Amino acid sequence: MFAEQGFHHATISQVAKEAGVADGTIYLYFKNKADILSHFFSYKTRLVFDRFRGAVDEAENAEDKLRNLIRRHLLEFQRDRNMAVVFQREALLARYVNEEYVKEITKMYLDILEEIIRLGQAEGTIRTGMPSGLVKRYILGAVNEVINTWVVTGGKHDLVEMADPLVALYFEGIGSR
Amino acid sequence: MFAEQGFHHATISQVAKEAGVADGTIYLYFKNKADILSHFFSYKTRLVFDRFRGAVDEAENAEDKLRNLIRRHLLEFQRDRNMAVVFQREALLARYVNEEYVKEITKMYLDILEEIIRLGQAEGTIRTGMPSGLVKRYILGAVNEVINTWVVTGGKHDLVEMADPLVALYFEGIGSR
DNA sequence: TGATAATGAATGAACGTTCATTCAGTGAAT
DNA sequence: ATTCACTGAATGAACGTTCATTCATTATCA
Repeated sequence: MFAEQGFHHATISQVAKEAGVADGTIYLYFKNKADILSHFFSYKTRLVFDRFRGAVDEAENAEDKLRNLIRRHLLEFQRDRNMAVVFQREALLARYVNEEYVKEITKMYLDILEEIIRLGQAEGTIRTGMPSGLVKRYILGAVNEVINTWVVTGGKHDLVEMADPLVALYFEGIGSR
Repeated sequence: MFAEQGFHHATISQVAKEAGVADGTIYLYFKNKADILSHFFSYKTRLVFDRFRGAVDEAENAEDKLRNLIRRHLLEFQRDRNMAVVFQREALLARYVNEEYVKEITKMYLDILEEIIRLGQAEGTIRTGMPSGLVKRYILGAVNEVINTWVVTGGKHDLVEMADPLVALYFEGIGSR
């Protein structure tokens, strides 16, 4: 319901009906409306991040780790479009989920990226001397934008197949040289 | 008020008080609450896009055009943080502004990027054979992410100085080669 | 039968919107 | 110069709707 209508526009009655329970029953399990979104958010986050971690750990070198991460990221969001919508439009932006928690999540993602970049620099496959904070946003930003486009266009095209060309862009850039 | 409290949480009474008029007066100038946001949005969009256009036209080659665009983009958002907040959190995502209009805006931006990329390819400074839709998202995504971070952290650090390293990343990528 | 869970109608606060009323400013008439 | 009628922008109290939340009642279960 939150994905379809937006958090605010969705009503408890709709949520209850969808869940096949009465309105009041919701309040036996959740403190209030925002609490539903919070729980959904942290539940999904935990689940998905474990898979991100796993995907990264499966690869040996930085480029493969990054490719696995991006593939996983796109795959998980493609698999569960409602989650994608809630993550991209409601949870990470609107103020319905505790802002500190959102910052933590973002940091977790950026920390994985940091780790990959460090490895790549040790390997010699990733340049040194770049502003590392910016590099991480540069990577996360592009993935987010690709997912956003997919969400806005109604999830028509395939998301996962964007992963390889995206990683190629990260590494090669757009310059001819 | 929309930037500070979010569109939904801000009330007409607050807006009216801030404007120094009575609640009812608002309705002599705007159809309804969403209409205020819509007008703000399209007003600012027009203003800012003219400046983007100007910045791009000032440069001769693709790299300079892109750098000018990104600099302008960051500068305009840094100058008017409330606008930045409304653009990044309310207007482009929430359903308070006509979705078609938002798509148009995004397309306008992507079209400018397309033009720059084409020029760069003609010049030989930008590679050919990349998926052009993805390249555009890749660029826009990183800028958005940088702005988002700036918004979330309360607008502490300088935004504009991110432009040059960002453009360098676009062109060079992170790979060492 | 006692305990626990579920129900859904009732409640009331919040807030966008309306509209009868006010009143400063303008110009015509005396 | 003074009065008077008119205008239309501004006002803000009142209205009506929406909806999250509560709780007395009912059902289920061990």
